[in-house]
Amino acid sequence: MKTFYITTPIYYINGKPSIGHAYTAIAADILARYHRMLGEEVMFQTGTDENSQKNVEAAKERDVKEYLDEMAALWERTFDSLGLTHNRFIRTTEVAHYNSVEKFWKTVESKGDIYLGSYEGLYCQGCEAFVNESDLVDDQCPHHKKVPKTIKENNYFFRLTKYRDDLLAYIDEHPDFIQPEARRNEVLSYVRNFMTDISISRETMNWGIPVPGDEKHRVYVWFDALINYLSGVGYVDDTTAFEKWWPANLHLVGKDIIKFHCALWPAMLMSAGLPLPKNVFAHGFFTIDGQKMSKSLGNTVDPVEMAEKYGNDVLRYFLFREIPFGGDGDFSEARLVGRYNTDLANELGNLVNRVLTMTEKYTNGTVPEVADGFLAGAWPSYHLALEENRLSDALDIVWGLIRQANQFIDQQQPWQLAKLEEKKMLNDTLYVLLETLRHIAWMLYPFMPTTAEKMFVQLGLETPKEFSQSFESAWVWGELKSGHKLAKGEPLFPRKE
RNA sequence: CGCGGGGUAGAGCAGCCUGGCAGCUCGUCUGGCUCAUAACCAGAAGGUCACCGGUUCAAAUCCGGUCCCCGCAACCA
Repeated sequence: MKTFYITTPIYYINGKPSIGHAYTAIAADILARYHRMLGEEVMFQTGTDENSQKNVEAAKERDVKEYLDEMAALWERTFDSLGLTHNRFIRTTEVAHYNSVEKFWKTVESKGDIYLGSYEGLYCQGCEAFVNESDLVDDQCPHHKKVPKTIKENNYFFRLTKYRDDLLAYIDEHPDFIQPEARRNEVLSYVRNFMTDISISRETMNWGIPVPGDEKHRVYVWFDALINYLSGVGYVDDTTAFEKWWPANLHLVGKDIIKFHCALWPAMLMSAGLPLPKNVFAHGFFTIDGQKMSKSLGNTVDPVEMAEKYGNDVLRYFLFREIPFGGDGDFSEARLVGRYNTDLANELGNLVNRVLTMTEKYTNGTVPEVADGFLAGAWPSYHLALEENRLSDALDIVWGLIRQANQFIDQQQPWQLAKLEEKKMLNDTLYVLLETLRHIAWMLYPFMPTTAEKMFVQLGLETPKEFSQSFESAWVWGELKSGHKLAKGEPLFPRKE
């Protein structure tokens, strides 16, 4: 069976999930559901990044492990309540991950790619962090109005630059490796002109994974975090699983962490002698009502609140219809309500409602004889869009069908056909509409699973049975059998005022 | 000259790679329809494609320059 391994980044859990975190996870869920629909075996992994010093600060007075357990549970609960279908929720404090990092470190070390060096930088005691010279105002840290001290620290370094040529060659030979294209150019420029060896240990930290053989150092959190993609699928403890799932098909990331995933990570894998992921896709960021999302502005959006207010499906629909995947966008509750009323209530919900009402009136709620319809190229373009991670394009295709169906009703005027007793034409019209609704439900399933299920139920289909059949048979025309009884229900999306 | 994205109708965006009548959704206006959730369908108005210059029979698109907005910038998650 064909497999599909998709990941989200692992998240820092020094706060609760924001709409931005949910965005990546929902995108991964849509693609995971789509690939399951195609009959592939899917591994969808997400999780938490727990070895950062930030977590210690966030825990404050409390026991760090206890704090992390609580927060990880909160995140997992949140993802569950958003209806995500991840089948692996990894935590980097898991024993298996510690062992993975140790094995990975030793492998890379044995290749001669780790060396001891020193890192020198400007350290601001107020920030408790290194600062950039370019950030200073009058040689002072702008936040604390203090002159930072020059600190020198011994660190282990990873020979990233050793892989510069291999990376460039790989990216060149695999044009689909980094998407969208604009990000590939950004990475190429970085690898070519700016990439240096990178420090992968910290001497000053007291939280994190100890460096094998030199326990007073802790592994740099990024070096540790990236390895989660291996530990989750059995890198140290399950060779069969590891061979089945690795390399990953798709790492979904935010545009801010593209360099880590497209330069550092592939170089790490090259060093360890492992194959590279097939595709890294970076999505954009969004602003909230045109403003940058920020805690200090207090304009953060809680995905759970949104989902409770409008429903998971509506939130999913809005995020992936409104914002072209890969680009930046704007989140606005007013526009979400706008999309709800026009796209969901007026176009989709009303279409389902009017078709089912007419079928009740004119054929007693029974599916008429099979007739030819107008799907045309909808499925091929839908598949192509999803294959290329063009999520909003896939939805555009579905809405194209919805509009065609609404137009078809006006052209055919079934109410006239009924009056004139044009039985054949009336039945054909209704069949085409009903069968089109079945296809629309299938296409919507990865994006709006609950809505798709409701549509199947209203079409009188049994949901579990519908999902157990092979997808190839589901998307041929004419699967809705004549004589079948419909089960019209409440409108899918009542208008909101 | 740090890196990247952007400036197209009242709002939000696509088109640019590969030049060929400027397109989509919302909103506005007019008409049609009555199966439907005041929903649906048809049509109309509305743009100096940020600005300047160049290439070309032809530029939103290619080239050079200018202005403006936004994100990122190695211990930031």
